[in-house]
Amino acid sequence: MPALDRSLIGEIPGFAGLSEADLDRVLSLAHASRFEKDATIFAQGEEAHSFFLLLSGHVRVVKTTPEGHQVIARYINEGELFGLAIFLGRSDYPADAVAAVDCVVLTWPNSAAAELQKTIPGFGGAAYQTIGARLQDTQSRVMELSTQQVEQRIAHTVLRLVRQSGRKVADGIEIDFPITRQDIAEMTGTTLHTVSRILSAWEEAGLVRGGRQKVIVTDPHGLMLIAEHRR
Amino acid sequence: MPALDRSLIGEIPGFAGLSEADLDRVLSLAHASRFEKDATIFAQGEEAHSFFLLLSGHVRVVKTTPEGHQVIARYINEGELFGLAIFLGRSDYPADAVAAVDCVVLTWPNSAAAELQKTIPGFGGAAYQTIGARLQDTQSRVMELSTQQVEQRIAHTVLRLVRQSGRKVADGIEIDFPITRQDIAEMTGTTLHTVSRILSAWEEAGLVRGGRQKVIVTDPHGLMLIAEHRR
DNA sequence: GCCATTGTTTGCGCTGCCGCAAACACGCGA
DNA sequence: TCGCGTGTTTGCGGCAGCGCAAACAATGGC
Repeated sequence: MPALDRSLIGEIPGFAGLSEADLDRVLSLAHASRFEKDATIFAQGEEAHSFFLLLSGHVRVVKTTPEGHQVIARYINEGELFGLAIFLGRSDYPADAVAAVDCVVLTWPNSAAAELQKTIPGFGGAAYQTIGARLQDTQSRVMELSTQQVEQRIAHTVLRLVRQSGRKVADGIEIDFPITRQDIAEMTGTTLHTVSRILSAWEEAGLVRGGRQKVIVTDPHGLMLIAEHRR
Repeated sequence: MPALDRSLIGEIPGFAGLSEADLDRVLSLAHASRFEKDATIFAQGEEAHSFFLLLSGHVRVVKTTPEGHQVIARYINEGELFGLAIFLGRSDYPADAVAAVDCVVLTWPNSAAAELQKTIPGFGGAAYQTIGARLQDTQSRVMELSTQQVEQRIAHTVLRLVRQSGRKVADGIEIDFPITRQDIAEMTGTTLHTVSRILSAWEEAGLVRGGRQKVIVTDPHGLMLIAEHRR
């Protein structure tokens, strides 16, 4: 395998502080791979042998209940760590990770985790920082689900996606990976039908433009008013 | 201040592996204090100067939305760390922590965190283990809120409370701290009224016995059937 | 022992959202 | 270019759970 280039991770928060020697060391234990759209990177319940860093693309993390309901735990953006089961003290992955578009992923075997944490001070920190941020995200989501109506939750979710993964287009900001109404429903605890109805209403009101697996926000401020329930 | 005894924390998971010298070192940086029922240990938004270990009692962690809705994030049991804002890289507490009963709490200033992590290998691990466990809990809660009906969510919540903080009594298992219908509502994303109605129905069916700020589960198995929606 | 406070129960009407069903549109592969 | 699969829209009816309101019960302070 050819050596991986430092530029792959040199600018990623959490790795940015490392020396060149440390970067090389981190990379020497990893290997890079491609996953095409809809490929499964790891599956819920599978033995957690590795952890990952998303170099490019977008990954959907999905949990399935015993009854077969799917819930999207989050989308992973470029530069984020994921599949951190080992750092949670788990031996299996608690969710599926599926490539939302073609992806490039850096993979470390769990055995590298112990070593990297020991020899490179900032490394474990990066992982735990990620987990901490996710705990806070997840807690916000509990609060939304507990106190807000469906329309507000969808507004918050769309705004968050646009903020984290938005791409400027002619008449607004587009979520830069394909996302279905069903996906949005699984992020907000509602149904495909309700999402569709609400997006249609927003389109009517000139807040967004829809499309097949596509959402373009044309009036972010208007959406914020809905998110805060001040329409 | 008198030296704290090793027996305070010697048997707590996360500290159990430490040597006597390490235990003494951990304790030398801490101080113990009492909080009486309903006292605030720290408040949402307040600067996070310390982190905590609950030695005895029960603590309610409550988040308040900008609109004033309260959501109970969790109850802390004896032996658990809490107020770990520093480990999440936060400078303020994201929630209120309120003594649900009279409590004894061990407190470390944040400055101790950096030092303890450096000098005592297992210490940081205990904190991150706690955060990881909470991330998983919180994610389960998102799934419950997203896919289950109110009655199932209440059943799961009551069963969890009984499992984590249950005390055997004559005719069942009682949650061993005072908890109101309102509290249960704030844990399950519903209203006081709906909780009351459902508990009344369960009492009618012989599954639980209620009381002021009290819940006794008399038929855990029956409750499990409801939690799984197989009544 | 009385009263004020805090918590609980219950009835009633309403509505936000779901569930089902059917038609429709886009885009890919052959 | 056509056809099929996958995603989207929309109508309609139903109901779980909320909001409001009012009465009731337990507890603790004085």
